[in-house]
Parts: sequence; structure tokens; C-alpha cells
Amino acid sequence: MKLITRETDYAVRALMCLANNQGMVMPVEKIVREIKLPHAFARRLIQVLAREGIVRSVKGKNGGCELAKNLDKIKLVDIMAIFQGDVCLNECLFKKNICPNRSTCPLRKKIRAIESLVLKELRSITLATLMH
Amino acid sequence: MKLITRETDYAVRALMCLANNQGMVMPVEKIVREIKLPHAFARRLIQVLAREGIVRSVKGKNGGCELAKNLDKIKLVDIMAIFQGDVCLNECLFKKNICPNRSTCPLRKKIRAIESLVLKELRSITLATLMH
DNA sequence: TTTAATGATACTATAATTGTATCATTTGTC
DNA sequence: GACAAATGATACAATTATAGTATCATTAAA
Repeated sequence: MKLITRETDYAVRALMCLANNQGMVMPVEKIVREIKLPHAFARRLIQVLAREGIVRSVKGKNGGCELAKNLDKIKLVDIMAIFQGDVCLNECLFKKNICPNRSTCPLRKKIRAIESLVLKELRSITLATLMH
Repeated sequence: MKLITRETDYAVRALMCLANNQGMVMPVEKIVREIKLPHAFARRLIQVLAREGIVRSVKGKNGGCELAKNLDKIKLVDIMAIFQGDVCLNECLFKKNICPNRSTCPLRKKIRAIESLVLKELRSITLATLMH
């Protein structure tokens, strides 16, 4: 059971790497050298972050990317949303024809409560807190 | 992202069904009629619960199964462990060659803290609390 | 013009989850 | 004893999610 997937994990590490080099435009090539992860995978991942406005990218020679926002404006929960969809711990219960009494289901209520807790914690984590 | 899989979900519902009929030995056939889920899947699922000592099964005609323990002794977290393995929200970070500084990784630390929270909540949920 | 970068996107591989099927065994009942 | 109705064990198949690769187009500095 994973709260964050490897894609999110990698993305966060890449962002931390950029945070360590603020002011510089860093090519993916360099990021890959600093944090160990598959090159092609990193490429795609950074492209997504760029599309989502988390990083700003510069094309062409001497190009690369840099953080597009302040460290405290980049939330873990947003990165998770990009790569894993919304944090929703009880999605399976929403599928049709499974739960005959969805609105009153006690199991679902409990999971929901836990979900709220987790979300509250996740929302407090930003790149800034991760860089301490 | 799922905290509990459908298998766990089904299992819990089946157990709640048994809880509603305590004292009776219920065949899987009957459980399936009460809660909507695939018959063959239910069969296997109950077999696992029997093997794990959560339910007691009776073979032969008029056989079936019943809860093997008190409602407050059957914990959600144990059912999860049976079908999903231990609750561990940061397993992906433990894979080799991903994190160069595993012991100090701030992301992992945060996830760990959330994991503790979730575990604490999960441990408090038993069949008894689910039946209110 | 060349080179080093990103953009877009399609594809493959692997693993986990979900679901099915079959044959053997047990036990109550006629 | 034969039959019927149940579980036990277990192998298999289908589907979905995750992880990872590859390719071609575009951009911009040197």
C-alpha cells in the first residue's frame, strides 16, 4: 500500500534538487545525475511538471528548468494530485453495485475520517518544509 | 489511491453480515445473497478468513461459517494485513538505489509520521465499532 | 548549421488487483 | 451407501495501475 507512488516520489526529489539550485536553469540531464532515476522517466515527469506550472522550462541550448513558484507555494498534495489524482482513500467504495447502502456505510465513514486526517497533514507539507 | 482494497472491503462486509447473524452458521451462498459480490470471489475470501482464524467454518451439509471471535477482537487492521499486507505507506521509498540518503530523507520522515497517525486510527476500528 | 535542450506522445513491461474455475473432501439425510 | 450441499486447496485468467522506454518535432544559443 502506497500513499505516494514512485512517480510522485521522483517528482518531489527532482523539485528538491531544483530548490537546491535556485536561480539556475537546470537541464534534466543534470537533475538525473544528482538524483538517481531513469533518464526517460525523468524527462516525461519534468514535462508534466512544466505543463502544470510547477516548474518553468526553457527550450533550446542552455535550456532546462527551474521552480516556477516559491518553495512554500509548492504543496506535496498538489504534486500527488498531478501524478496520482486526488487523494481519496475510499474510492473503491464508490464503485457501482458494491455497497447497497453507500450513504450510511460505517466502514466508509471511518475511512473518510482517516482521509481527512491524512489530507490535513499532507496539506501542511510544502517544498519549504521538506527543505527544512 | 486506496487505503483498503476491494478484497478487504468485501471481507469486512462479509464479516459484518456474519455479525448480524451471530449464533448461526451461514453458508457463503447466503452471504452472497445478502451482500452483492461475486460468488467465486467470496468463496475464496471466506476460505482465507477461515485459514486465518477470523471465522470458524463447518464443512458438509448444513455447513457454513460464523465469527470465530468477539466483535471487539476483530480489528480492521488485521483484515487489511491479511489481504494487503502490513500497513506501510512509504514502502516505495525503501526500494534499492532510489533514495541516496534514506536515513535522513525528509519526505520519508513526513510520510512516516502520517503512517503512524493512520495506523493509530485503524487500530481503533473493530467489527464492534463498525456495527456501532 | 550544429548542438543541446524541451514538447508531445505513443508504446512496452511489470506487478497488483480482481475475478473465475475445478477437483477433492466432508458431513447430514434419505 | 448414495446423494446433496457445503468448505478446502489451488491454479488460472482478465483487468488495471504503475513503471519505464523511445521517437520525432521544435526551439534557441553558439
